Amino acid sequence: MPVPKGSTIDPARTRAAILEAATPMLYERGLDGIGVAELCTRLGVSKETLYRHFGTKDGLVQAMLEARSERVTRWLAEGVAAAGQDPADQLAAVFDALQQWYDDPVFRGCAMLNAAAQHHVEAVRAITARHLDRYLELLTGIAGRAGAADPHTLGRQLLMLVEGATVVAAYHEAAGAGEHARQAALALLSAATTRTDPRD
Amino acid sequence: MPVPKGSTIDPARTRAAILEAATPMLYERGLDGIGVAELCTRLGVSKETLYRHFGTKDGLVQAMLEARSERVTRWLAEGVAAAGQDPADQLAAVFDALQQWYDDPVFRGCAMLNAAAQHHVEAVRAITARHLDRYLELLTGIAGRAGAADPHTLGRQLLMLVEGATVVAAYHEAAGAGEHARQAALALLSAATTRTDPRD
DNA sequence: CCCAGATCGAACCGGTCGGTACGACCTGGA
DNA sequence: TCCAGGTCGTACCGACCGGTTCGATCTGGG
Repeated sequence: MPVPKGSTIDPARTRAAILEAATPMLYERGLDGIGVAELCTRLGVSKETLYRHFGTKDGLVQAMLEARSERVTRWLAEGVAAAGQDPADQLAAVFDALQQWYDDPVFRGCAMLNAAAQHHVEAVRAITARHLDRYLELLTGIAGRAGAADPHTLGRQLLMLVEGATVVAAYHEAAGAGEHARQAALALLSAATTRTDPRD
Repeated sequence: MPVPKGSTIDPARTRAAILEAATPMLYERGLDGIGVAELCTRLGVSKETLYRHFGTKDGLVQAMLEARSERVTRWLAEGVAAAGQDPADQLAAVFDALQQWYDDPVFRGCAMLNAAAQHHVEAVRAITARHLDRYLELLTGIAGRAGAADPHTLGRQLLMLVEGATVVAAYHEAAGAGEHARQAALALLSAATTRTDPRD
């Protein structure tokens, strides 16, 4: 029965609901690990509706990735904002938040990196690059506030730690990945903001 | 024409040739980005031959990943061995070798990580985990020889830098990724092998 | 010299996938 | 009240994919 008796017709809400429900499925099974048919069945939505809102499966995937990137970045930025004024505390907050993520049973690595590895499509790579840009901006900001001599380099090195920790947590061993990365990040921050050691 | 006139019949060599030729194609296009039919055409090999040697496409993929993991690890280990006795030099050699890889026009990230992101199959994840183990062993060895207080932790942090640098080089900006990671790695090594700073 | 077996090329199969079409039904605004 | 259009369920389509089979052909060891 189309348009169930009590439901309100609200295209925008339908679209948002599809996006929200499809995100964890595509994340868990992989972009090509679940077909449109099964996706729609589990979503409780007809193919026609999905295609009206997103055009193609790629359209859904890209909308999903954009939304996820923004959501995750906002989540990290909030963690940083809640950590107070000390840049070292802010940096530690980033990795504490990451460890929380790694401990989630549904954690399967960074969705954007996974997508870029799966879909050799330029649009997806662009979303991934923008995602890394967002992270880099956050980390460079911390580096700058900490007074690093070269905030851009330090930010990039911190980005490598973030992504490296995520990879290791996803494919090797999640336990302690965030903590170890945090220690390394704080060591780098300290080294980059300390004048050259006179003993050298 | 089957078994071209002048060719020698040598199954082991055929298998090795398939593996060698298929590897760059699967790496460049992605595991699901190229079908068995096209693969065989480009390889100049019939489907029957491929299936005789590898059983399934997954069999080919796994054999290819195993071989690549060993090859890459050996390549890195040789770079380390050629760097002399100083652990810091050995560590630097790792990242110099990585930068060489990043600068290769066909560089598309770590094949094992890509595979694990694409194929949600346990066997592939296992190969990826073993690959990270090999890297970890190499880096922990360097950490130990450098006299780090906790070589296992430092090794893991260095592994994060390696994988993080590879991710950043693949999806963000390859230029300088190896150098930045090397600087960070040396800073971590230095911090982990220096007694606590008395000024703290 | 002859046979086991490696290889080729091409046809073929069942299944799945992304995407479309259609008739029916329900809601909300004019 | 009526109509535009959002939604459903289902059937359908063409393309492709992994894998099998078969007859023909060539090599190398006994």
